[in-house]
Amino acid sequence: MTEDLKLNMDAFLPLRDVVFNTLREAILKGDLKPGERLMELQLAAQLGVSRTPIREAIRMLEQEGLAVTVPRKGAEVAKMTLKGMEDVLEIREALDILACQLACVRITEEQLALLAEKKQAFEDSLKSGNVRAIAETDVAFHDVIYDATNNPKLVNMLNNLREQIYRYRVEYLKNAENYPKLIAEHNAIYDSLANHSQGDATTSIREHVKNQAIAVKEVIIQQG
Amino acid sequence: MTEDLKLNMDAFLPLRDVVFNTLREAILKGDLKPGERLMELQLAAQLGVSRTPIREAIRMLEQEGLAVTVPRKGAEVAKMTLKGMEDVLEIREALDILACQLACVRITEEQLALLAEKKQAFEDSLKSGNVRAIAETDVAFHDVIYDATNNPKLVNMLNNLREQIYRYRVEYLKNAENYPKLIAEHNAIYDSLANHSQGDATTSIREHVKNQAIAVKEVIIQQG
DNA sequence: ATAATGAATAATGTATACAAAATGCAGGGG
DNA sequence: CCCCTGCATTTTGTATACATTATTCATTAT
Repeated sequence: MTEDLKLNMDAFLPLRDVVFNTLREAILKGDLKPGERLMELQLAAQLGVSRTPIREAIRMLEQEGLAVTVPRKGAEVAKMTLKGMEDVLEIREALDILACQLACVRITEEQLALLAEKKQAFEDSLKSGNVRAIAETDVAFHDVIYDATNNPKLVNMLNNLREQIYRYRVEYLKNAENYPKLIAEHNAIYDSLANHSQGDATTSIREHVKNQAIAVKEVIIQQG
Repeated sequence: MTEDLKLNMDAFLPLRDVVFNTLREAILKGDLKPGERLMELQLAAQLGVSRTPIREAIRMLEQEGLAVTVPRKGAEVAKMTLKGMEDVLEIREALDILACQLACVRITEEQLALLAEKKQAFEDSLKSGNVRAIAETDVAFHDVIYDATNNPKLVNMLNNLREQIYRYRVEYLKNAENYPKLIAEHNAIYDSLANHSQGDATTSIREHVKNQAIAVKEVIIQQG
C-alpha cells in the first residue's frame, strides 16, 4: 500500500512488459516482499493502467517463478522456503557447470578478453564496497560465460534461476570477509576457461556455486 | 481454420487453464503446426470463449516454450530449428543426468518397486506396437525417476523440456528396430538405481539421452 | 458462549467495447 | 514495370463492464 511504484514510460513496449519489468524490479529489490498479495485493482490504480496488462504481467512473473497464483484467490510474491531454495540451487549448480563446460570449448578470444575485463571490474567494485555495484559486476562476469555457451535457452534458464537466488545473495555480498575468496574463485574460473581446460572449469565453477549455495542457505535460515 | 478444437468442460478450472490444456494438446498432437498463427479472435470463436482467457493461455504456452509472440504481431506455435533442438537437448541431458544421480541416492524401496513395474509395462507396450501407448509407458517410467529426486522444480523443468522434444521423439518410437536397445537401456538405468550406484546411473542415463538426442535430430533434419 | 447462517463487500474470472497499430491491396505516379 | 501512398481491413493492445466466487462480520439459534 505504501509502495509507490512508477512506470518507465520511455519504452515502446506493450504495457504488460512495462508492468512486468516494474513489478520484477520491485520484487528483486525487496519493495514487494515474499507472500505479499498482488491485487490487480490495487496495482492497476497505483500504476495508472487497467487490470488487463496487470494480469498479463502477473502471468509473466509466474513464468519467472517470482509469483504464484491460486485460482479465485489471486497472486502473491513467491515465498522461498529453505527446501525450495535447495531445489533451485541443486538445478543451478548442474546448469552452471554445464554452462562453464560448454563455454570452455566455445569461448572466443574476444569473449575471453571481455571476461578478463569483467573480472577486473568485479575486483574494482569490491574495493568500492557498493553492494549494488558488486552484484552488477558479478552478474556481468557470469553473463560473459553464459553467452559463450552459444545456447540462448540455457542462458534464459540460468537467468531465471539467478533471479530467484538474487535477493538472498545480496546479503552474502555485504560481508567483506568473503571478498578474497570470491576473487580467487573468479580467477580460477577465468584461468580454466582461458586454458580451455574442461576439468579445471568444472572443479572451479562447482566450488564457486557450492560456496554461494552455502551462503544463501544461511541467509534463509537466519531469516526464517 | 479446419481445426475443430473443443474444450473439456468437465473441469472446475479457470477457462485460461482449460484453453491452455486444449491448445497444448493440439500442439503436441500436431493439430496445430509449428509456425501456425494463434489468432485470438479466431481461437476465441472456435472455443466459444472470449479473448481474455485465450490471451492468458497464450502467455502460459509461452511459459512452456510451445508458443512465441511478437508484440503487435501476435503469437504462433513455436518453430523448432535444429539448433534450437540441440540447445534443448544439451540442457535436457544435463538435467536428466542430475535427476538420475539424485534419484540414485534418494529413491525409496517403494519407488524402486514401482520403477520395476513401469519398466515391465514399457516392455509390454513395445510388443503391442501402439506408438501412443509406448510413449506413455516410457514417460511413466521416467516420471518415477523424476519423482524420486524429491525436487519438484527439477521435475517441472524436465517436463517442460520433454514437451518440446516429445513431438519429434514419437517418430523414433515408431521404428521397431530401436526397441531392443531401449529395453537394454532401461534395464541398465533400473539396475544402477537399484544398486544406488551413482557412477553407473550417470553412464546409463547419459547413454540413453544421447541416443535419443541423435534420433530426434535425425527426425528434424529429415523434416526440415 | 459458540457455532451456524446469510448478507455485504471485495476480489478474481470473463466478456466486450474501444484504440492503435500492422497488413494488404488498389490506384496513381515515376 | 516498379514503387509509393493511402485507405480499408484485420489483429493486437488496453480499458471497462458484468458475473461469479471468496471472505468478512454481524446476527441468531442452540
